[in-house]
Amino acid sequence: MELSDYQVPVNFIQEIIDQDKKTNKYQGRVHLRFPPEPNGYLHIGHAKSICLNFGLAIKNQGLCNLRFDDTNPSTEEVEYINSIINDVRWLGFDWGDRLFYASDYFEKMYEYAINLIKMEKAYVCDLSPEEIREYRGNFTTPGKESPYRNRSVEENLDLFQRMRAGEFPDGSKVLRAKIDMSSPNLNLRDPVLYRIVRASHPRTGDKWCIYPMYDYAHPLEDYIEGITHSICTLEFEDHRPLYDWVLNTLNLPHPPQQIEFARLNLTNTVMSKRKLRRLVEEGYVNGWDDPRLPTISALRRRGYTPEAICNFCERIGVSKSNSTVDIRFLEHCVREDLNKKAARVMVVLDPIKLIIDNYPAEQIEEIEIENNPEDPAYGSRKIPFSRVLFIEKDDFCENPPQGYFRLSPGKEVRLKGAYIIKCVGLVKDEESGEIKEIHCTYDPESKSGKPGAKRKVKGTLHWVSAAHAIQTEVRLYDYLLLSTPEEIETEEEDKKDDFIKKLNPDSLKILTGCLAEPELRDAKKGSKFQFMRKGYFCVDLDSQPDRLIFNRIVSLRDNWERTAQINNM
RNA sequence: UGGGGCGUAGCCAAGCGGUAAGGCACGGGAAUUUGGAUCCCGCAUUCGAAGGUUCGAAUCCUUCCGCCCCAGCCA
Repeated sequence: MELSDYQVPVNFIQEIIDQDKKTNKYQGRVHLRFPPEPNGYLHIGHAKSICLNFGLAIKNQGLCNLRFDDTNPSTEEVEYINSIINDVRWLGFDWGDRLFYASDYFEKMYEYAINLIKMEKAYVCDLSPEEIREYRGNFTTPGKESPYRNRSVEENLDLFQRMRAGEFPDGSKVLRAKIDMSSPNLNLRDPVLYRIVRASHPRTGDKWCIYPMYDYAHPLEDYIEGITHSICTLEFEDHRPLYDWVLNTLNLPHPPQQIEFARLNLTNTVMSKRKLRRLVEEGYVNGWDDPRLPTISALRRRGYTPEAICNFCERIGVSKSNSTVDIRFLEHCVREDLNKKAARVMVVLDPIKLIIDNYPAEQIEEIEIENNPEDPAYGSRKIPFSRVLFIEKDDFCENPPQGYFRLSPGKEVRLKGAYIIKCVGLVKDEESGEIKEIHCTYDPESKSGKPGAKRKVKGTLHWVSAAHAIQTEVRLYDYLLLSTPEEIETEEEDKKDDFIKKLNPDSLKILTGCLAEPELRDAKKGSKFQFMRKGYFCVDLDSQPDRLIFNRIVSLRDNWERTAQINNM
């Protein structure tokens, strides 16, 4: 993945880095980190952060660590650690030997906490969670100091050591920073630094029963790793004074700086861990890699390329204003990438039989077709052509509307790579009136490549030979939501997750009677194609040699469908 | 309500006192054996609003308005 090939747009974070280089703030070092908590699957919002951090490192000849922020064992699991490592690597990034865990630093963090106690900057507090909340006050009322705030250094040291030793039950005591109970910033009203939690940690097992809080742990993790710029999302802006407090109070040299940017929102989908989990757990989708989801694993399964995702993340920009990016821009980025890379093939999704009356019944021709008009290096392949074919049902219309230039009675179209045909008759079901067969004649002189092919016909159709086509299943995906979840949330009623009401009932359509050209018989899982005139498709994980299954990654842009819709045809 | 942020086109987003980049979307056209891709052309007299400073303001100042975040022993 040549990220350095991209013209990375300069954003405000790069400007800060430039400034710091100029003033030699970190001796010219640029060191970032992507710090996921292993409590869920990564989604495209994380991809934005990953591309930002690793991208900035590449652009500035710096480094970027992968660090798991595993400070809360009650929600974190190894399964997530593995999936995250896999996803970041798949996106194309490399952290060298710098895969770290916050839990690696628990001992050091504990020692720093001891220092804070000795400096009279931290104390053990016996207040219950409810009491702490009451003492904290609120936006309008300043907080009250805890009665335990002025315990002696010795007592605090003793108590904290015994907290670690497991002498007290969960929730009975916490270590708190001694800052300012009347601060207008609630984060500074003696925030909790350590809590007692008896939960088995994915990495440290039962070694610890006290765990550091994010606000205390994160600046130390960054400091210990020599991070220079600690990038996080907007909601942590209020926490920055605390981030700085920890580092300054402990008097640590060259403290890293926290910089906040706006997280990614996308239309027509959900991005919050809570909502994603609900979709998965309540069966609205089939697992974390259901191709309708915006998780990295789902995008991968659906057929999105890492290049398309990274390019998208670069191009949406980085700023501090809350924004919701139109999902059609993401689609644009995959189409752009796949247009260059995907071999063209012909697959009829919704077949109707077409018989060429004047074509010899036993004859089979090998038609040669280019694999990718964008790139001759893709070469060509041969496709069998015969008297009985299948074409797309909506490529025929008995009473065509204005502007329709596919097949209709008496009209001519070209069969891609083969001949020009003319519709001369129909066979209908006597009962239903449904069209069963389309009858045509072909012009033998019009074969592609021959002089007679120069004739202009408006439409070109894709097709398969009935005797040679292979049966496939195709899964068509559409937007998960019919709009963005925020739109309902402002309609107040939400808060209890009414985004479910916005779920698109047609987000998945399974087509089982699709017919593919024989070339696709050996297509491997994960390989991607352009089904001509239809879209980009990817062989699904569920696919078997005797039961080919394709996912639609994204449709092709379709001007006709748009005009047809506008004219209500 | 106190604090912290953010307001540039339908959606992102440049712009950093010298007269509104770019992309997506949208509209029109050329070409086309994919109604794809490609190529042209169009798309903010105005930057949340109002005042002020200045020869000159999206950029500086003042006031106002709107939206987002914070009252976890989550991150």
